[in-house]
Amino acid sequence: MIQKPKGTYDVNGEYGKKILYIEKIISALMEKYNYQYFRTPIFEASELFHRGVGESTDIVSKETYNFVDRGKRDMTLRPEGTAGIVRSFIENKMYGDATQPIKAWYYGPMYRYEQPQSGRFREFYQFGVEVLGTNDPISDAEIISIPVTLYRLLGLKEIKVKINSLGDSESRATYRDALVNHFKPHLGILCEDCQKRYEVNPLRILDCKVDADKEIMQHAPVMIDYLNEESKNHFKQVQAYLDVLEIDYEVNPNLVRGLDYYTNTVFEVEAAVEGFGSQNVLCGGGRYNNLVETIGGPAVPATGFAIGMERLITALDFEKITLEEDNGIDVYVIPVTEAEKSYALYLTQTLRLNGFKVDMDYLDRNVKSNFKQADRLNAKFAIIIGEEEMKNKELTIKNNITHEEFKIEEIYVVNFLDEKLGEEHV
RNA sequence: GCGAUGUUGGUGAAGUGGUUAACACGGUAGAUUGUGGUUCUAUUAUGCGUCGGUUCGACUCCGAUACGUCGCCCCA
Repeated sequence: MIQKPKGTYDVNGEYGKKILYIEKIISALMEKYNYQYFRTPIFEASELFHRGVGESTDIVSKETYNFVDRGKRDMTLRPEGTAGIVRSFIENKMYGDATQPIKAWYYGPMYRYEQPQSGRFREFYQFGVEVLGTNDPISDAEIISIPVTLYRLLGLKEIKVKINSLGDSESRATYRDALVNHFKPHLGILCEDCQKRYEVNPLRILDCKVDADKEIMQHAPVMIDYLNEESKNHFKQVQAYLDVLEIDYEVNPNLVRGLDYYTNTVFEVEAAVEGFGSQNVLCGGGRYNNLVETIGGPAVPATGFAIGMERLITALDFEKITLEEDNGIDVYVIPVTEAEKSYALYLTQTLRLNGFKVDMDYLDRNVKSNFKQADRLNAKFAIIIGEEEMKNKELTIKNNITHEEFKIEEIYVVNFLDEKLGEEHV
């Protein structure tokens, strides 16, 4: 048997309904926030991610799906969405648009070659947002408010927002030096991974779980003390605006994030449900004021986030949230014998065009089995068509819930169903 | 990349080195050839992830591999 590739999954049935429902909520929400929809290629020149996301990040250095195409170009399946959006922003010279900032949202699959586990796939979907062209702390707060609002709309309660500031380039450099000086004499007692982090990206030592309890971690310099005035003010204002938006958050000085491009505000939204597992970061993001320039555009400040769809759905399951969905169909049409099949098809189509959710028998089942099928499909009504009905154009309609039975002339069926089903159908 | 664990029908699953792979649900047909969701009867895996090995013989033992699940790392 041919199996699906490792770390991928098929969507169908209930899961499919759920996904479509969430997608609808997301696009409606983005409309209210007035963001424009972006769609960029799933593969890009590998260089984009090397320069954009950063050589020192795991997702680029050891998790990319890359290939050389027939024209000998080095391509990579996108491991995240921001780099593509920024590339598109630059290539379309959107920094010159009259309307600023550019507020973009995207939704689609991302690819990372990792060991799959709970809440983690090799092909996974992200919904993300980027605001390009402003350094206003209001945009930082707004960015944080989007996932929070989405989670609220979907009914998630057990979530926690964590924020931190990495400062601008200047503050970050000073802090980096301070960290290096702090850890240098004690390198030996740090774990193997941290030794590497020390070389590549010392900030990452801070969120190491292995070394978290060691004493030198307790005394490590704290980023916030190294922020220059400007960065400090920026962070303060972000917090003030979050208060205005009535968003609960926790400042976590050890929140660092794994992608190289972040500056100033960074944040994560965690699932705080008991037993969720280790992949509990539902959403991550922050400001990246140097990225546009790094990729080859002008110096444009920007901020954004990404939400993992699979984790979002897992979180909904964990909180036992069932989304508002109308399960089941309005009418199931049952031809008694083959002679009534064509008429049943005609009736089915007529009702569909009148706005009802309708299905019919495709397998020449007997009436008994068809009633079972109607139950399985959660049909509210069953219409039985036999010789008599077809001849007299008077249909037998049975309410599947109350078991009431009606004889209705064909021309009044739509009226009848409208009345019975009320406003439910659209 | 490292570690743990699993893989039996449409589904949930039991099971043993040896002729017909338990049970339940579901499906199909019938008892009731136009009315169901109760009951009864029959039927429903020549096959136990894949490939190789041990054996007179393996679904059951061994090895490899694929995929699943769960950790680590990292991330959404």
